[in-house]
Amino acid sequence: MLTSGDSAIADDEARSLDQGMLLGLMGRELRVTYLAVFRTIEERLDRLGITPQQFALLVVVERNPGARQTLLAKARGLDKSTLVPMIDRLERDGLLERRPLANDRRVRAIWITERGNEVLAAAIPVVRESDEIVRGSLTEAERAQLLNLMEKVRTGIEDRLSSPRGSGASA
Amino acid sequence: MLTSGDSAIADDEARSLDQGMLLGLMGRELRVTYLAVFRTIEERLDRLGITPQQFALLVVVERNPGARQTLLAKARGLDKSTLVPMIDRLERDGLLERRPLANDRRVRAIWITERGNEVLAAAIPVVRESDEIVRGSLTEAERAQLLNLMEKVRTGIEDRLSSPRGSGASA
DNA sequence: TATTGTTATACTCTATAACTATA
DNA sequence: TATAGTTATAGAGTATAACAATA
Repeated sequence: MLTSGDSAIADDEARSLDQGMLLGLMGRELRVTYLAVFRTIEERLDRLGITPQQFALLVVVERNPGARQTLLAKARGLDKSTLVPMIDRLERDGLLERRPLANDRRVRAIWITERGNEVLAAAIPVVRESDEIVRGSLTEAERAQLLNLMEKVRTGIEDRLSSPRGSGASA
Repeated sequence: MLTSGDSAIADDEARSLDQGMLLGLMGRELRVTYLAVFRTIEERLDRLGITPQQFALLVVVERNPGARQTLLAKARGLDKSTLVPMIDRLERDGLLERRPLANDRRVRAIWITERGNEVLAAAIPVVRESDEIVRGSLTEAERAQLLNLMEKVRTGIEDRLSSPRGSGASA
């Protein structure tokens, strides 16, 4: 989880510490905002027994039935070995299942189960609702602009670094 | 680190997977953007032998000489126990030091060392430069707007959830 | 030879709970 | 009793390298 500390010290006292040049840095603001947003989603999804990452995987599997693990890993920006315990867990919980492929016996195609679909159906409105909360104090125009600016930032990074190795920034 | 997978599968093939309702979600966009930004900073700071989190701590310590660990933990949004190994490491590397406090012998005041100041002095331009890259394709107005919108998002979350426990979202 | 999925392993980041030495 | 810092421990989350089965 992502809770925060003790109670002996007043938060105000801690906030009174000088943050120096940290304030206004894009990286810092993005991180703080990202963490705040993720906490709200995490908390709500937790009641359904899944994490944001598991939710994202369920979505992708549902939209791409029978995909191979390696492909799913790529799509999620993870190493193939990282996906193994993730799918183990979801399979144990009965939300996903591995099925052998007739043509290629190395492959384990991933399918969402009925139970997985139920959880997903319950989770989607929760995620949408969380997104509403996140966008709570933004107008529709501001929301579009925020998305647009973040997209620009990412494009800018890609261009400037034009990664020699093809490592995409999925998530 | 935050690298990404194998090479057997074309990135395009993976990108061709349907991401469903994930696209356009604030949480997802924030995460992807945050990760992209952090990777660029991480990579550059790595050459100086420090992580972004260590850099942030150095900044705060430098600006608040002799602060207690518990206070620093709060300021960084971490548990006091989390800060211990972090400071251990920085102390071992000779960038910070713990000094006893005359009045209260429980306290270990944290100070930046000369070496720490040197590393910090080298790191600050690196961080600023990374920030330039991040803001590369934004105009000054867009940059201000992005910061403003993220601030609004955080305020919105705080308001809507108006945390009963005082858990600030530092970082 | 190359690819798929798995294992074994390790490292980072974070927290909670219990402890110590003080206050 | 309460606080400052520490330890012991645990759990995510992630990766790399080596491996078996299969292509």
